[in-house]
Amino acid sequence: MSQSTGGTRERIQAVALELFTEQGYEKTSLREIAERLGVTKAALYYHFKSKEEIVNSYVEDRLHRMDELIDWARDQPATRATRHALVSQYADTMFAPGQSVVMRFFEQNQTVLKSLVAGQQMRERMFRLADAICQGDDSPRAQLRATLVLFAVHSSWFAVRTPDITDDERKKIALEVADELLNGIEES
Amino acid sequence: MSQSTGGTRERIQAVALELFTEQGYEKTSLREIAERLGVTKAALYYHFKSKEEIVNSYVEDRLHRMDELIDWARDQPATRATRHALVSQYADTMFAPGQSVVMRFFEQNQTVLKSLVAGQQMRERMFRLADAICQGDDSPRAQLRATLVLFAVHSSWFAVRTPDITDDERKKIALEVADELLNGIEES
DNA sequence: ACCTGAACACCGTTCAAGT
DNA sequence: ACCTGAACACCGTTCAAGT
Repeated sequence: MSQSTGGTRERIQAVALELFTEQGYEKTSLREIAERLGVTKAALYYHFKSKEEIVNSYVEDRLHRMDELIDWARDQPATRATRHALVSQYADTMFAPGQSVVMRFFEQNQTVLKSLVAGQQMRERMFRLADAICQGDDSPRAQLRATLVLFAVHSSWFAVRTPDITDDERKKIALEVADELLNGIEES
Repeated sequence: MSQSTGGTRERIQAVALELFTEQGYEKTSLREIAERLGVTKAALYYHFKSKEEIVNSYVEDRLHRMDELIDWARDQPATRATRHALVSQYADTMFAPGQSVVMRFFEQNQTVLKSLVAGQQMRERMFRLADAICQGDDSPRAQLRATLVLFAVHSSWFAVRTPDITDDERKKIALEVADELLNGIEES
């Protein structure tokens, strides 16, 4: 039983992601995940060291894409154009096909993530990205604006409640509002 | 033992708020709370129907203050001045003395709150407030902007990392950035 | 290599019982 | 009215054991 080409690890990731997003991380028990897979709770521990490790497995490639962005930004001049490119790139990785599922998981589980290692790493990257965005203007105003730029990309997923809107349209709107915020940051 | 003028209920609220903020709602056990109070786990159930009910007790007056704001806004013209007053009032209740502890609890526990009744109510009020803010301009762009206005007030607590900044300064910066966003919303 | 069965300490909740 | 003691089903995790 339970078709699909082996890959129990991958099947655990998929089922867990779905349940974590639907019901939240804490409210989803390993028993539930195991039952859906027709497997024992203990079996999960062969593939993952802990419940938290399942979450970490989603975050890894996301983290290193953010690292790449941060590194790239460091070598660029602190201009409007750089900031625009940075945010645009960030939105691209956030709205990449296949990533939208993970996106909704993050939106649903921000707080739990704070206590998990993966969440702290994501949080740290967000601060560094924000710092990269307001490079050359370290006023509190610029810090807040830079943070809201990232939020604009994130929150377009739920804040825009227009029915039948496509992901591309969400992204476009997010970038427009983000750009306005960027214009308030001084060039150095 | 355990001084203070009786009021076990109030002492539970205080200790729980502290622990929930420090360690998060899910990671704080009722045993921990009970031990700090020199009381039994079961005793908590005399004062609160459940763990969730403790959280609800923080949210109640906050909810009705938001309701008042929403009701007030409904009867006002959809002008820049109304929107400014609305956000300014909202920031006042958010930064009210004594509320900053509750504020940090919310910041720390957004996600858990989503699955709790109290959280869903707060979420619903936030959407309604956002709708009130972009009254007269129901474009997706305006919706996103209005949501970010509320986030500006909330996130000034952690996004601004300037050392030794006062709560009043945070509030001032939040309102400045919020006002810029408001200016992008059309008057009807 | 991959999984099971059974046990571990802990969790939120209930309830009869005590004062 | 206010609290205790003991039990309940459930949780994440471990580990010896099976194939």
